[in-house]
Amino acid sequence: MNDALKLIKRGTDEILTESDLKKKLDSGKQLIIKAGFDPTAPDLHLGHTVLLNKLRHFQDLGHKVIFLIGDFTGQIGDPSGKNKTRPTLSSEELISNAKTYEKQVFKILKKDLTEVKFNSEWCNKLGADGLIGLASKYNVARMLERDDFNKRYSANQSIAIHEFLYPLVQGYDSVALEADVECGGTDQKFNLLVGRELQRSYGQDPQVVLTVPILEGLDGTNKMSKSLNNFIAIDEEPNDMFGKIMSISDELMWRWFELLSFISEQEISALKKKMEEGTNPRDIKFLLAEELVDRFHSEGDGTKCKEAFLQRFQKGQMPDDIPSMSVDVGTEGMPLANLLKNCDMTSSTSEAMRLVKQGGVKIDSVKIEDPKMLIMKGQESIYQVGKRKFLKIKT
RNA sequence: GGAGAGGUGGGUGAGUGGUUAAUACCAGCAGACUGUAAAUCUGCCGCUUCGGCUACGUAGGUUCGAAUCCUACCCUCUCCA
Repeated sequence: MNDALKLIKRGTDEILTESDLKKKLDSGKQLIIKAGFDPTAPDLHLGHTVLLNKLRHFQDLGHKVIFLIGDFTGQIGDPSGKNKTRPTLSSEELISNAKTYEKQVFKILKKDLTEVKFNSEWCNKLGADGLIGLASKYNVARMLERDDFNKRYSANQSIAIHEFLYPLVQGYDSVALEADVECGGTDQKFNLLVGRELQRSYGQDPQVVLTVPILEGLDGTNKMSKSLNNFIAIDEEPNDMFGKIMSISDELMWRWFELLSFISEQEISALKKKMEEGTNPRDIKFLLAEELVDRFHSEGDGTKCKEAFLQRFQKGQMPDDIPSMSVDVGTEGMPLANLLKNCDMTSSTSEAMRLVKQGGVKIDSVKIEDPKMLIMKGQESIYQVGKRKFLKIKT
């Protein structure tokens, strides 16, 4: 039993309360572990996997995980950590996003111990009556205790009334599911605790709240999120995933080792020591990148990516798998800047002009200085914009 | 319902009739340097057929000229009820 608790505690931020958890684990029954996901954008990213890994731990102990897709709550938009009211999503968007989620979670979770649910199932039935009843169980002062509401309120920023519903509905999910444990990021703490309170007032044994740390994104400071575009999606192409991991700072690398890698703490400290003794940090980062690529793709892909990565570097930064497309430039030819824009290599012609002037555009590895250079029909060359964008264009 | 404050480019936020695509910071992009890292430095950072065009909540108006003045409307916040 102590081993079980130990496994659960690894990498968690907080458990409220640990004694409740111990009691539940000791009871010997299969626990219902709840974790909610807001389907506001279709891809799961590495940040989510910190939580998924934890859910997997519960499964390894034989407990049942409910992967709850907040299609109902998604229409509200979680105000957590936001300083603005979120836009609401249409139900079609929500459903298509949710499907993508379902496909992705089983890279980590066990299928036979996972149940995917949508909270609209019971929330839609709630009706106005139920919602009012639910709302009566909490009060404004307690809502305003929540950090982000509080900040917005004190900063004279708007808080829409429906945003108060979010924590309530999320808490109600726990009631509907009779959850024993709810896991979430540390930013979810308030919402998770509301669930505890609500269960109590509905006469249920309150759930244990377990929070995991928030993973920092590629920039190393902000939390990994889709909206900040500092994320690595689970189903990202192996080479992209590898490259992105290699681009994180050395400092962040250790944080990622801690939260994402499955290697033991002892091994991590051994690696740290190695770096201090002069091993190139790049090579240590390779290990992390390989492990993660293997996990989300297939065994051995990581090594392939590493080889490709090294080779590309030696070959003067030219990848082997360059996408290609053909473009009709007409009989007169097309200026380079326009061509780049038409191929989506730059977002506007002006941007293309700028990039050329700054020496960021190459054709077949030759730096081009004239943005108006005419590209004639019947040519095929490799165009490079910046360090990473390559495209083979046939005219 | 009453009184007041405010809405500026991806974000924060200057600017109150005319050297102005609009100060500054952040983010982003390119180049240099490197380990295709980070940090740092340099440059860029609305669109364009390079003649211009479109922008400061929305729609009108005043003016030779408006983000700046006027009117209406929309939105946010504060206080009072």
